[in-house]
Amino acid sequence: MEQTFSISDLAREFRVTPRTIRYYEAEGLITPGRDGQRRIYSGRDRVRLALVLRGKRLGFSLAEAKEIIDLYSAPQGEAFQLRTLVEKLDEKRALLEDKRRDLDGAITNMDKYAARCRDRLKELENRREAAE
Amino acid sequence: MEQTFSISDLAREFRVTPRTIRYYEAEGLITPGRDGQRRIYSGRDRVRLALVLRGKRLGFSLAEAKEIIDLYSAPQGEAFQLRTLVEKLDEKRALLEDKRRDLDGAITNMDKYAARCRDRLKELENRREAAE
DNA sequence: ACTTACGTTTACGTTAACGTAAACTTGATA
DNA sequence: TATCAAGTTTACGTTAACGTAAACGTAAGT
Repeated sequence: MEQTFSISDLAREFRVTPRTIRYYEAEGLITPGRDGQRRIYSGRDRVRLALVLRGKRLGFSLAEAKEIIDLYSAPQGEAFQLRTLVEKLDEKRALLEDKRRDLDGAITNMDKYAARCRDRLKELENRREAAE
Repeated sequence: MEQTFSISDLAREFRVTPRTIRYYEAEGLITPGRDGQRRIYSGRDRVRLALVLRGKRLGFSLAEAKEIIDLYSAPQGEAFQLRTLVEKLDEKRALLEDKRRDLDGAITNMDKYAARCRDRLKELENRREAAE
């Protein structure tokens, strides 16, 4: 049997509230099973939740995150389905590349600036030594 | 003289509305000059706007973006100021690293999945050939 | 039998980040 | 001089993504 999780298990692990997880379900991002009226989360559900939260950290809306994540559970029966799936994957992949360009730019920017600051700081400290 | 821009110049260039730019000003992210009551944006203002928008694309809130961007115009007069500036830069840099880890994970994930899809598609196409 | 912990649904409240409309100013142009 | 086009302020509206509170169910321990 595969491992299952309660809503507070996942809430604890991912540091979100149960409300958040239920909200994601209402938005169609996760679809846990039920034991009576209680939600039961499978390993797959847990992975999807992790993907949603990573998407959010990267600046995607829930709707965008859903579009991407749903590709991972798209049907792959016929060749036609597979072809359109691969197309959509390329499209989303391009979005991620754009983000990587942005991110690398931001990091490079900051590194150069920080380097200049450190240089300037060293110079100031050298002057202080020289003044002793 | 340095080049200046009107609000609609920047709105066009960055594909946002003037409302958005004014909102960023109200939130303290940009502080353009004035000619009478009209706003006049300098090259520096333009750069700040670009930084804000990049921050947003990377999933930062306006408040977070401001915290980062303000470091680039922090005072660097005394050694103490420079030391705390370098500290804060390191801190923000770590945030960007975290995001890069997330992003690289997402891309790697997707690439592996896309590769499997392409393999499966080729196999289907080979079978079709064999059936001719 | 009672409390405690954990879960549920329903529904209204909140915040960030703008959108939108109204009423006004101002410089350029026909 | 009238009428644009582009700008302004003020203020209310909207949407996503939850927070929060109420009222309730249920299984486990005491």
